[in-house]
Amino acid sequence: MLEKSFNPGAIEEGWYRRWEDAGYFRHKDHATPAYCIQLPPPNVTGTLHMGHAFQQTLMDALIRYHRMRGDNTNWVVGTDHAGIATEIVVTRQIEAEGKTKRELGREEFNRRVWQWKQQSGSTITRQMRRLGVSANWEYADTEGQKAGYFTADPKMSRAVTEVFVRWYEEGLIYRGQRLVNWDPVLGTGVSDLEVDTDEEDGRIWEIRYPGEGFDIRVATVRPETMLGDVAVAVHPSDARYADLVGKKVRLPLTDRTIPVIADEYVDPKFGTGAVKITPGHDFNDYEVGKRHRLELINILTLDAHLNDKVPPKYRGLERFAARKQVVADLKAQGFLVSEKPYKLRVPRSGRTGVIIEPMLSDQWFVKMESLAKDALGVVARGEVKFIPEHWTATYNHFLENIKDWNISRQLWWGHQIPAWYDEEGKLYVARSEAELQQKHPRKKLRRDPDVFDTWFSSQLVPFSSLGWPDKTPDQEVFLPSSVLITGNDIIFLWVSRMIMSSRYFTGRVPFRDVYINAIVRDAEGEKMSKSKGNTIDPLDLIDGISLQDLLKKSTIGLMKDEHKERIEKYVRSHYSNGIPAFGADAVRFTFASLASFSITLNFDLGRCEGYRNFCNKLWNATRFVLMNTDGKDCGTDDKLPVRLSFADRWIVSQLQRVEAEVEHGFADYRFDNVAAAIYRFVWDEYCDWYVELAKLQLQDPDAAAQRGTRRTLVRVLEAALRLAHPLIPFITEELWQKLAPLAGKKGETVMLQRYPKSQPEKIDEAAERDVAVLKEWTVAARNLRTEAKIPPGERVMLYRTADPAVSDPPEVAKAISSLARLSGFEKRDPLPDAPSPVAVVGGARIMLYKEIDPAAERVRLMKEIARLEGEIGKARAKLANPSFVERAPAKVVEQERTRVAGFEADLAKLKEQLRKLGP
RNA sequence: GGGUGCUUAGCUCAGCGGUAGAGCGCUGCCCUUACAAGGCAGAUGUCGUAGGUUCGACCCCUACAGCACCCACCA
Repeated sequence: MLEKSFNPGAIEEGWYRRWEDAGYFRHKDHATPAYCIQLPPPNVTGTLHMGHAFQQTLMDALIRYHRMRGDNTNWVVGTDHAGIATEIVVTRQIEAEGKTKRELGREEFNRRVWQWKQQSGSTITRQMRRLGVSANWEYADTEGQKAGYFTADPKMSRAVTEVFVRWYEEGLIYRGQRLVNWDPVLGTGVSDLEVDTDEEDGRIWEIRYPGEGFDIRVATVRPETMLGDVAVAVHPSDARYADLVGKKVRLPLTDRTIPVIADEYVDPKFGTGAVKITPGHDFNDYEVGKRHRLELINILTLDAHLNDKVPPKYRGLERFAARKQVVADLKAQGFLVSEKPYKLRVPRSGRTGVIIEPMLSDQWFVKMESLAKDALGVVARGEVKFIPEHWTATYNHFLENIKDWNISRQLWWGHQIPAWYDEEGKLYVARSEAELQQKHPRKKLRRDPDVFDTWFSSQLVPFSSLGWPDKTPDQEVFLPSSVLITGNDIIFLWVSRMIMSSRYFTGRVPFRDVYINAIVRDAEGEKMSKSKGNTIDPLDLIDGISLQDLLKKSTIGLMKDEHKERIEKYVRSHYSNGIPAFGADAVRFTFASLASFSITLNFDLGRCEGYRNFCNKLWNATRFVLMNTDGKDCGTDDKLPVRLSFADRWIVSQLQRVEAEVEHGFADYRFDNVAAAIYRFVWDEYCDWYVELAKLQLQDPDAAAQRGTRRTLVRVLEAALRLAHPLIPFITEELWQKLAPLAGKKGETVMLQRYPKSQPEKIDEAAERDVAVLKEWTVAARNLRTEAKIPPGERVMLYRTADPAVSDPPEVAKAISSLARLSGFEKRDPLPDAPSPVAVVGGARIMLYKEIDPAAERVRLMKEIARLEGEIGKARAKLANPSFVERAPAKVVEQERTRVAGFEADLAKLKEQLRKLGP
């Protein structure tokens, strides 16, 4: 016997391990059609957040769905070594011990990172298991940790090297000295995509540069960079400065003079129309400098202190200290014209949040133009499809304006670039140092210290996880994968690059569909952030958490103490009782039900609770069915006679419809529709109507009828469990185990059962019509009861006139009598001449045979009459419009006429009733 | 500056050229042996604003407003 209510913790515990141990998550032979999903590999040392939980719910639903449909499913998973993110974490750990990275040295540092990876690397995969993800953990599992691949494992490393060497040999990779985005805290360059530029409040300074008999004023938001100025530029057609071009001005605070040059880049309408040119520290100025062959002066060290290219006074100053000093000196010497507040766009490092410094350095780049062109083509031709489709525009825009990709990072953690230099500085690229030494035996080689951008390895995952660069049968089967589910934030960083590299090296697209999932926000639509205190840990939703623990958890490890009070307030107001344990199924169902195509998903605890209740409903429905069928004849023996009632045939018919809806929902990636269809079927149809009807039928003295009802109760519910399994795997497994034998089903697990498929021949329109009438009449009867304030326990008599349009079989009337708690539901035409409440349902009138207050009844009738008159007025106006009658389709006009006729008939009946009630 | 998306019930969201929907919340009655995490009945909307197309617009078009996000070199 099942517990009285559903307790997620108790049932989730065991099932996952049993599934995994039994090997149900593995892919199968290669003869069956393949269905493959590549997981966006999470950071190996990370923890599961709401975005992961959401994505993975959708992926798991698809995987389970396809697995049950018999596909050879392979959910390829792994973790990312996450170069910068991991390097930061471990560096902090080392600093907490009072040491520095440099003191440790590269080798020891990397040893520490591996150690940290081993220690914390299992957290996220453990959390994923709690969510129920049926990933193929043992696939591509080089390290034998049942966590899939690791982007820094030897197999992945081999693919990375291969890609680099081939792109280098084929001219797509080059090394060069460029101005790049420099993170001075990390001491590395980063790509354009890793820089966030947001508007911030700052200042703008206007500075006067004196010349012979003239002054030029320039504006800057970074005055310290003036020490690296090499020119002042004006627009060539700017009359104000025409005579000055070619002349020199003195650069204040220094002993240098710089030329005034003319360049189209300058916008004469902006500011003074004159711009200081600092090629060493500004991307635009760099281009101007190249055009005019200007000297490039780098005034900064790699950690953003002024170097010895500036006057001695400023050397060694940190960049912002230098700014203060420069401004003070300019002011003191009379060169500062003004200083004003100003809104400017500040580039910050996505990882450290520190202001990015354009810095001249040697970096490795991938030439993107040809790759991008090809990647645009595959999407244009529909070989890769974005869902929702509008993301195509974002993707195209990026690729059409793409710049070369800086793939080198001046870090220690990651794949070291396979490039070496000899003593003369000559560059060699090879698959290994051994290979090089063989070719150039007497050279003394030094390896390039840089590592690759993390995305350089993760872009290869769709094929490297399948064994590339070796030729493997799996590549034939699982490439392209079926769908990629990922966030819009990595369309550029990851999605586009997977397409480019996969096409280049395998000739195939990496995946057919790209489903871009919504961004998870809190219930009010606010971005989740630790400093707001509105983050939710998916595990807390599954397991529940007390207010005290939640408070502790949300305020621990804060960067700023000032947030603490605000966070506590937020947590107390939003989770006054903490969070109850909803269980993984409820969380998953919530995600699915919110997964429409909108760009954000506001996670609402109220809905989560509602879907937890849904799980409980399903639990109790099963409990009811078991109580009434276990140990009894459920019709598994085909030789015994079975009689199916209209209700039995109806619910089977409805099952076919929901199965079709679910199939559509999955095909369209409309998980919300899948969830809604299942919810409605289970709760609104099966529980609210069918179970109630079945209760009556189980009283039927005919054994064949009872058998038919039991069989239907069991089989429909069993099918519903299979239908719901992709969304709510744990509870469906638990319940299916108990129920399946009664349905004559054998099998170790629901997750490998056949997925229900709609059988149109089982749709029974006659039964559906009967139940539609039954529902209408029952609701009307109950409504009359409620309005007449009949106590729930009291049985009343109800009379009805016949509706010529419905079949009105006696068993339907009998069912209504019971569902509406009537003492009888009898046909009588005309209705008794009594002051009793009457309702019009379809073509019939029903009368609650009970004397009631005529005044109250009159009010009720008049209200209904007014409503009908309103409807009639609207519809008549429509029909009175000649152009409507002429131009609207005949079907619509006819429908409108029928409506009016129906309303009018109802109205007449109600008026008649009103008349009977007397004045 | 360019682009994308959104605006529908108190809240979170579906929807569709032809009678406005769901969940939660709300109101009333009910602990009826599956379920009070429940049952039954109910209330609730100038579908952002203004035009246009159409017999008919929440839906299509245009403009505007507000919100969100993305891209871009204006000192």
